[in-house]
Amino acid sequence: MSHSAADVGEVLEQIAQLLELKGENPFKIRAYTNAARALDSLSEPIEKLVAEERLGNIEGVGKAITEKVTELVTTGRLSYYEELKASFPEGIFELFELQGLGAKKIKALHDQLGVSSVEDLERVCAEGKVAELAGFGEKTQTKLLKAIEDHRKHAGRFRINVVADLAEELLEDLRAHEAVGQISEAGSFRRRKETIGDLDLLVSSTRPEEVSEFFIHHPLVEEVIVHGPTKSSVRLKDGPQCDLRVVKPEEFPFALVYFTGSKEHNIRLRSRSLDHGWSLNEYRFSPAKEGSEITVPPIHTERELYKALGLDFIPPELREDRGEIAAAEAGVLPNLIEWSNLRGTFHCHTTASDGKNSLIEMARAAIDLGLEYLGIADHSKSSFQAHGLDAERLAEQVAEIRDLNQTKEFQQAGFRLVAGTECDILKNGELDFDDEVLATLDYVVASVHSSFTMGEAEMTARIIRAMENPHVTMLGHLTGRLLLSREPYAVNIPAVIEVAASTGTIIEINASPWRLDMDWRWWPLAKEKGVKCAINPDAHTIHGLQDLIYGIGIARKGWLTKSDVVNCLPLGKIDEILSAKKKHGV
DNA sequence: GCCGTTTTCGGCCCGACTGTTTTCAGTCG
Repeated sequence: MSHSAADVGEVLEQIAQLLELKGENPFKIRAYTNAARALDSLSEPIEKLVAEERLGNIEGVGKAITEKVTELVTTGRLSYYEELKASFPEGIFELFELQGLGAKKIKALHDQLGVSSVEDLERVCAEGKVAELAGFGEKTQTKLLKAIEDHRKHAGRFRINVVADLAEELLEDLRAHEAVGQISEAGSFRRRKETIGDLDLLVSSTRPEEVSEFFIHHPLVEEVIVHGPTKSSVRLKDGPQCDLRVVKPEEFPFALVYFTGSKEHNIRLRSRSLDHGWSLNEYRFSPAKEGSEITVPPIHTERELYKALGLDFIPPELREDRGEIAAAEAGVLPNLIEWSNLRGTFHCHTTASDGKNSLIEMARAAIDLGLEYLGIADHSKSSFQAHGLDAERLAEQVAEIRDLNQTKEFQQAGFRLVAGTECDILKNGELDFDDEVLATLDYVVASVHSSFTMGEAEMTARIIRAMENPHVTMLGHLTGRLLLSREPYAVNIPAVIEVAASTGTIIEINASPWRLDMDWRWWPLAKEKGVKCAINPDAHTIHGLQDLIYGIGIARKGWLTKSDVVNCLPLGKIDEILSAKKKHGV
């Protein structure tokens, strides 16, 4: 039995919860939580780290956790974990997901009422037994029932497009309020994580009560969870929770850094601050030692705050504690790609397969977005569920594209459609079209759309075989994941990256908020190996082209610059990069 | 349990809000 780093992280996370239930030392508990996070963001396979005895090099992983992870990865089991788990029922873990319920209360409910699952809890709440426990009351009982209902309804996380739309409206309305000074999104949304737990907003004001009051009465607010003068939490209409913090104007840059996170990034900033003799919190710098003569620097912006700590400004997307602080100190942070660098894109669909708009409609939408070229990549024939094209229909589409490119409209706009296909990678790694057909196209996106359940070795070999075809320009949505909906299929990503580098195959960032695949955590490795990126919207409608913005966010999280991303090249340079594999061989 | 140019012991972030208390514990971020 093999364990991915995510599985191992999950086990460590559960150990932390079990230790909490046992009332263990909080710092020991945090050590397990920290280690779980560290393993979640590895850039190489955990088996490799274990085999090469390099786990101990990871910060937050020491002797004890190294031993436990090694046992888990090599034997598929961990006796320490199993013994801990034996003292509590399996359903206990789900209770931790309920809002307002933590280890202390779970333990009381378990010990005194025998609660061992969400269903048990629902029953004892309904029976009124919870309100009778010491430290509990009527309100807690009612809140728990509500938390159970919410848990079932929302399951916690949201795709970024949902949150982005809500954020835009809330920010606009808050900005218009006269008591609002500075305002920003914060949290994981500002860091452009692939999914968002809740939306954090930050405002500066000298009249916080007015702003908080305005916020909780906003039409998008469905329910108020907590409400104080400086901190309010609400549930928004489309599901996510939204937290608003109101701070004084002079506190704003500190609060913005603090609430943008990540938590790990902040901890590093604080310890760095202590090196200067300053204590850093969400409001200010202050002398670290009581009665110290040390003075703290005046700060008006985030940039000044980083500068005071001897760091270049770190863009929010990079604040994940993945080396950004060392890079900022050394002055070698990458100049991240921006929307304005984009000159075109690839991988869009039309009514020929499963898209909702025609070639010309898609082209005009791209022109309106200011793009110089748009790659069309409709599905190939094996994707019959998506009305995939056979060789004949593909040839017709290519002819239509070539004709459109000759029109006055396109010529005057300096715009070109680029003819391609999203060609299925068949089960054995062969492609859905013959090489003669592929040779008639400007480029080829190769993607897996079937047999998702094959083993990792077989899937990896399948994809690598496709990349070895000189006609395959780029790899579509590498893992096939649908965020919050379908797990990625098993594939050895470092091995794929290696072959992408050796064959000159471009890898896509699929910018659809359902995919955001290849994941941002792998891009620094890909970039180091020299692999180029294409940011593709996988648009099925003209509106879908705007998903490119989410792809930009992921590219930035992956430390990519405009020179790493092929669609930052101007129209005149496109044919060269798209035909490089064919020309120079694999 | 982790960590270290305050280094092998003794720290480890801490403030806001809620509910149940009557001065504070639990939860969250």
